Amino acid sequence: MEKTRDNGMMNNNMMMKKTTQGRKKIEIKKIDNLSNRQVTFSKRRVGLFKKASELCILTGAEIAIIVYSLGKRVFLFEHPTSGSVIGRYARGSSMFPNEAFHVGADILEHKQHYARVSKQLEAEKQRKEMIEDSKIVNGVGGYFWWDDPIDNLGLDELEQYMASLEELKKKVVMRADELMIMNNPSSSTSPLIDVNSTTSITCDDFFLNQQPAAADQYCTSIVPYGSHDLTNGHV
Amino acid sequence: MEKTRDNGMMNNNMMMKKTTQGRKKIEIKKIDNLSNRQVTFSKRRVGLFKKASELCILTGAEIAIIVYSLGKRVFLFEHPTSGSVIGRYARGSSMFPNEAFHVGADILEHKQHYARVSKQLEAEKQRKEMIEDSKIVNGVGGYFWWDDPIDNLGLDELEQYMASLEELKKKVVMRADELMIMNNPSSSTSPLIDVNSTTSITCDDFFLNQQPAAADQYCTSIVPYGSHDLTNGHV
DNA sequence: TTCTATTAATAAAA
DNA sequence: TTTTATTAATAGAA
Repeated sequence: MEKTRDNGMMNNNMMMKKTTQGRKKIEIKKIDNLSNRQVTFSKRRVGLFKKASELCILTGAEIAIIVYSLGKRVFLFEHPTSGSVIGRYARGSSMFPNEAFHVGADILEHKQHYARVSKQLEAEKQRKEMIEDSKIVNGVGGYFWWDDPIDNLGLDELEQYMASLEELKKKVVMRADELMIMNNPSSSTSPLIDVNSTTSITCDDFFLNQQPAAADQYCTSIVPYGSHDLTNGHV
Repeated sequence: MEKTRDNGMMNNNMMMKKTTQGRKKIEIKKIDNLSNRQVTFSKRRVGLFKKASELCILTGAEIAIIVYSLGKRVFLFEHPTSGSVIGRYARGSSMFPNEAFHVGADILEHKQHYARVSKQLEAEKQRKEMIEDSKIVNGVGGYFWWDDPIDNLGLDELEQYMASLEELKKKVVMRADELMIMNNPSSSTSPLIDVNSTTSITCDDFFLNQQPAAADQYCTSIVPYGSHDLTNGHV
């Protein structure tokens, strides 16, 4: 249970130098050293996604994972396919958190349109990005949206909800106005909608060489808010 | 590399019976046997959440995981605290998938209200639904709401969105009417709002005995549609 | 669930 | 990143 390098004639490192002393047990608590923390994050994030991928394939489960590394970069995992897991309940009921069930097909249609547009935008982003697991050029935030479910509504709530919608609508109008104003034609793209600022990375390749079946899983890494790489360009 | 039980005088199992032959390598492909699949799901799901928990603690990352087991039960993992990870960009940027950054605090307020309301609606659905991995009884599914991010809204989109809101409002009204009708006072609780139909399991205990620090992570298991255990009561 | 024998994930170091 | 030496996760069986 204790095996240290020591087989007689091997005390010098003239050949077969023990390159590492192997894995060591660690306590599960925040890693102080920034560098180590980053390395660990990278390794374990990949491990996590791989596990998720396997779970999906092995059991047919559908999984979505969002990881915010130190509040900076966002890593996404989805299975099956992009926005599907998710897509099923997300796109299917997106836009309006839990209204999918209530609202009809037409609303759904809108959602689908929305989803479509989203994808294009995404592709666009990927297109223009320089997929480096690190650098952020100049971004805006909140690329990912998601809301957790677990809950209930009654008639009264519906009324409240309706009122909220009214409110929301006003906000939207106001917001639109703001955009109108801020959207100065001096820049080629709307400053608020500059897709170029998003870094998006598909990471199928993480598993391709290991579990071919895992190929259809989808994971992305995007940079949410801001753009400065405070963490050394990696996590 | 091949070690089968066989040390001379140990062919009978009169004592020291090898209880297991240990782990065996498996191919990452869907497990055919339902039972095994369920067991594997249970074990690996816990493993996945534990990994996530560790990653959070070790590196300060924020993670949210949604797992749909065979389309039936939903398992949620969040760190830190419920709806926080998430809460940050979800609640924070909800309603308008990627507009969090753009909209102000007041909108946020609305979102929060919305989130609350949403939860209730969802439970309602769970109440009334009887879902099958692929079967849709009536309507659209989507208990959980979440939308993937990678996206942006422009002025045009805002307009569309606004129009949608108008639509939605109508739907809500209609829905309210339906509820009004269906909500027959014959049952003690509103049949549509019975929270008891929701199975909710916090699973802090999954880690408490292993990584005390992991205790603050939050994971839940809920039964989305209906509550019948079609899968043998476990997954 | 629980118990091992093994395989898989990884902490350190390079 | 890549390489080990170890620790951690788990497939199978009970």
